[in-house]
Amino acid sequence: MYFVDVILPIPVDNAFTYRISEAEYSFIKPGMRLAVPFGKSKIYTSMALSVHQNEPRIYEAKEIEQILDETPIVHPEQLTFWKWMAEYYMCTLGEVMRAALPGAFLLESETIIKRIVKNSSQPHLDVLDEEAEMILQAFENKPILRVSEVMQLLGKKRVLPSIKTLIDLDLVMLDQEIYESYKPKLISYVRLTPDYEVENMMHQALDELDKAPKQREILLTYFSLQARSKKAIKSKDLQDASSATAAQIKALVSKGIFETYKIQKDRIIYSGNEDSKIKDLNKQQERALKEIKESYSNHEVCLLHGVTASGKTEVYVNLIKSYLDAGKQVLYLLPEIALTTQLVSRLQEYFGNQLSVFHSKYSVHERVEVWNNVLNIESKAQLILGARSALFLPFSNLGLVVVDEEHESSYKQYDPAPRYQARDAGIVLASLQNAKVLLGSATPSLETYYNASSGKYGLVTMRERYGNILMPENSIIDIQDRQRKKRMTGHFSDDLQRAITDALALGEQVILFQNRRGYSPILECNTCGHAPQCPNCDVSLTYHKHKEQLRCHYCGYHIAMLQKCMACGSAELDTKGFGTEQIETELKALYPDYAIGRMDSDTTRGKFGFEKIITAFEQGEIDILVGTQMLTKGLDFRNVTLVGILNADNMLNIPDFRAHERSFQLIQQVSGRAGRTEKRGTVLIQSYNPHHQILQQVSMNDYEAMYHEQLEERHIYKYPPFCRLIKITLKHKDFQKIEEASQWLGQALKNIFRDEILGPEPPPVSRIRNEYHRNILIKIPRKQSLTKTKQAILKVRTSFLSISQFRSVKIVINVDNY
DNA sequence: TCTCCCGCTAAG
DNA sequence: TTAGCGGGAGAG
Repeated sequence: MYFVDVILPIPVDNAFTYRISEAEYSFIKPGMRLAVPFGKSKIYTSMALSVHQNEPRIYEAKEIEQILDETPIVHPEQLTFWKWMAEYYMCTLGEVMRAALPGAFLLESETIIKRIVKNSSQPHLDVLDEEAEMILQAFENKPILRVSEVMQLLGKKRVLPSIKTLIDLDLVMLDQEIYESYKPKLISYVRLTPDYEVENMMHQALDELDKAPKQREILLTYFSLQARSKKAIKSKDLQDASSATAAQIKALVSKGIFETYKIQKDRIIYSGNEDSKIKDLNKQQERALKEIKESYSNHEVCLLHGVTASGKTEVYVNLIKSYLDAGKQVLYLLPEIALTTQLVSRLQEYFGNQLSVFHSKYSVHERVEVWNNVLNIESKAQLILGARSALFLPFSNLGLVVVDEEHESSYKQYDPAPRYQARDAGIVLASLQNAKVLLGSATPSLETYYNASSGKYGLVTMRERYGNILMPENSIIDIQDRQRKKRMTGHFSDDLQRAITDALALGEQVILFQNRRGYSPILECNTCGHAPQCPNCDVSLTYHKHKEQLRCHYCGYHIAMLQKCMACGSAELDTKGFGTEQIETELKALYPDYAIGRMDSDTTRGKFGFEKIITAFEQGEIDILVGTQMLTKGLDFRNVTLVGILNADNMLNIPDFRAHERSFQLIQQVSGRAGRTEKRGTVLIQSYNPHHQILQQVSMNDYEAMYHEQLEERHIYKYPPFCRLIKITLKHKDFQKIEEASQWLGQALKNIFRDEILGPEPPPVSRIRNEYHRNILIKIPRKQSLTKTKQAILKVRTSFLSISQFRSVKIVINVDNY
């Protein structure tokens, strides 16, 4: 008796055991996918963990359906990494598997219904109910039906009883349909057979075809296509170009003139001038590179702290090159790849065909190809550029992990599980494969800088901008003062207006930053003060001008813009708060002769929306660009000399222990967009609170001061890096129940961890999609065992879930939730 | 009394 | 995650 333990891509903790034959026992290796039956009628893709001969005691193992791979699609290294992630981030292996494998690897099965046609028996239509009859009638047009189609047909969810009656009457049968959504795309190409490749044979061939003018024409078309480019010629192209039929080409193949062959179509292969010379490093970069390499003799991780525009990328490139030359794989992580087309093309110039980009916006097809190339250590996927999910690629020979813009919060996945921090997980991945890590940022996160200054990581600093360009000049404008003196026009102080006018007059470009997060335009009645709320969530609806709608950002609920107040009927409605849209409108009035662009999640929605705006700005079609934090993403604009921050206060006031750190990073990154050429850039920061220590530190470009002050606060209030955090969120649609449940859980945790528990308390938005939320925060001091803490939490969760009235409460555990 | 809907449970 | 079951609520 032989068995295999598998992971299923579902949030269930344990592995599942299936029965296999002896032959399968010797064939199946960990990391292969198996299709297995699960539940009454479903087939799932599972991942083999191990084979063994221990028969399960308490149940009878089912047999597997099918082995899906010839060879494993992940190495044992990946399985180790998955296990680490499931344990560390407190989720199931199945959830990690779901996140790790490209969708195309997870096949789906669907129950299909087939009509049985028997000559003898006429269906007794009279015994059928109306619904069963409707199903039968649907077979008039279609040979098979899917369960989902039947649901649509009958307009309800519960359709299986009706289907069952039909099965019992032997009128239909059920079957499973398994899709494998990925099939390697094989493209057929044509070429001359070797016999005809020779010059004089060509004439002979043409002579031979004297009596077949169409075939002769095809051959001539082939030559002309060949003359045009050296590339292989697709059968399809030849067919189209000579307006021939597939049969006519086939005739040429049977005559032995052509032969067809197939190439597995690969993702777009980079076709530029390869191996652009890597730029020579300046002194500072040389020194940084040398120091990084030195730090690797006694550190696994090194932080490269280089001010904006100091030329960090060239340092990465040189370091990467040394690992590629040594035959190692390199992973280059980026916060959001869509926002970094500039960087992608730069790296492509340097590394050409060694570079592959892995990104969720790519088709399933392309992702599987990159996956396979990494799996087989192909040279064309030696350097992988990708967002956080690229961590899961089947590396086996990793030499270096680069985490660019290390401080970016989008490295953390919030939903769904696994809620992992890609930077931290990258460090673990690297250590599992004996690889080195380079973290890069102009504004490192506090934890990283702490680790670097305490000697856990290496630390290399670049203080000068490339080409000795000066850091921009920062000044803070007190808008409260300007308001008092009536020197504000809308949201613009006279200083900012003057600076914009001057820059525009010189033909320079301007970037204006408005952080709209947590501060959206809200509609309010001037008479009674009522603001329309979302019926499903605990938030006010926000006003979207371009659609004339009121929308909820949490659940997507929207209504048409109101003409009258819902509460008192007054027509005097006003919008409070301001977003990029409003700034844009004001700008148009102030600078009617200039082109104004806006970049936020509304205007960059389409596939190339982002690129379109960037390109327009780069080419000078836009004079003033207004945007949200998207603007901070390492973009390099030559002609920008002025950056304006319209209101620095709203980000400082977000209730989060990282608000100050984040604000510093954000402002510093946006101001880094100013003055990247010889002319010194200017940054104007408008604030009601100009003496705020963060603004002072930003204006002095003093990261160290910010670091020390923030670190002190973290120490006092016990936040990372001095302790770890685990956040538990409870969700339920019954208010009473969530109160009781969260109190119970909070108390149970307090009994173990004492005053290291914060909460339970409702989050700022305490109801989303009709579910109430409660948060409990657990602070774990550095010297407390993390493993034991997690075990204790899991134990409390188990006893919580054993209370029947709480069982319906959803619990989300988020480790390192910041 | 029948039907629908909801929540719970177990899945190998 | 999801099918299937049992129980409770509303319709006839």
